[in-house]
Amino acid sequence: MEVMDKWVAEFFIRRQKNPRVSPTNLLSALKFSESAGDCSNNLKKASVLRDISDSLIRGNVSEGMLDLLETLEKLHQGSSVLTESHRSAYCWTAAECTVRLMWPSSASEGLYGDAVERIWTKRIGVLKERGSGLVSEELLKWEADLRKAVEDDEVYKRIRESNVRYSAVCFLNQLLKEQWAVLGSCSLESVAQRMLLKRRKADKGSREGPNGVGESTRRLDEGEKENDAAEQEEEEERTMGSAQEQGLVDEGDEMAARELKDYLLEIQRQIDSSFTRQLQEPNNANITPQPSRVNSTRTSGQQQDSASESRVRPHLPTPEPLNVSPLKKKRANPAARRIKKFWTPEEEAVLREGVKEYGKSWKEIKNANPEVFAERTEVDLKDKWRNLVR
DNA sequence: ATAGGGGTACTA
DNA sequence: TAGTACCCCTAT
Repeated sequence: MEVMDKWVAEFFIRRQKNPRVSPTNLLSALKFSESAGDCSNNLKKASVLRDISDSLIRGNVSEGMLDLLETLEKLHQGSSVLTESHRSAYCWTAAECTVRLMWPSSASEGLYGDAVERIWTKRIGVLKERGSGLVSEELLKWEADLRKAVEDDEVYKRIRESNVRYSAVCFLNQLLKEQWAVLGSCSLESVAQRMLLKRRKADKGSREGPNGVGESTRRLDEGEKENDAAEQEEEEERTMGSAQEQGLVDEGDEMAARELKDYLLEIQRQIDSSFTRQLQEPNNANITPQPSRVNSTRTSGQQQDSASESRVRPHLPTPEPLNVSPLKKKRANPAARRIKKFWTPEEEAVLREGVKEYGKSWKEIKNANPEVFAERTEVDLKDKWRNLVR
């Protein structure tokens, strides 16, 4: 049944607009065995792509992105050549991670020197050692320029003015587009398409003239072309719904279809319930299975029934609420005040940089630097800026 | 989500 | 008492 788990996991990871499902968490919760080669690899690729995409949506182009790009490269090893967009995305993201720290007017102040060390000497040094394909000419050129900027204030100022971030984002988007296309249909979708094919055959054999066949063909073509994740889901529903209504597919497929649909509903319920249930005690590592089920053969609790079709349900960890405000995190009783904490020079610097980049969008600035501003609210940023400009 | 008024703690 | 830095509340 692990194959089924993988299909569903893949489906969820591919599906957009589901921020509660973090690919990394989902995969670690499901604990797949490493054995099942190709399937696992695609699953991992999909999960890395989702992570990149999520990061991008949140406007977060940081060193974590470099980790993801390196992971993606490793997943490709042996199977295919690195694409140009992958190399460029890595190169410009690395540049952006360095250039974003050019907030002081000269290289000798601030964190720039550290960043060059950390990213270009250590991180990219490792890449060079293992002969990574990510080390492109473009990358080496950037390295030379950024190193020159440590010494030469003219070069520093020139680079400081350029909009590296924009290029990085463009290349990352390009990479995503290409990689999703290469991955093709997800397994669930392929199954749905196969079922459509079968039904079309059945249609042809049992009833109707060329009209019905033409209709089915058109719908199949749609399914093949559209790769948008939302569409995939609709395709799923339609296929399974009609498979049940018409009873035209053979029994095995029908059972599989029910199974899949059940499974999806189950996971969706778990996700929904963990969304609404945040006030409960924090030590519930496992989610209690929901009692209501269509076919109520299951007992509640950890043990599953022993029937032949029993399967292991995934136990998703309760997601950490995103971005808990320090206001709420720190104090349980609303009477107390937060402890006064002075701003560090780093926080100040990152704030200046943030305002330069985003303007007075305090929330965006905070989201772009979640670690630095972990203890600050958007309002804090606003207040601090008020102080700084006074 | 953000801007602005105002409170608290501290310093000189 | 005034000035500063940080924090909180509330109207828009």
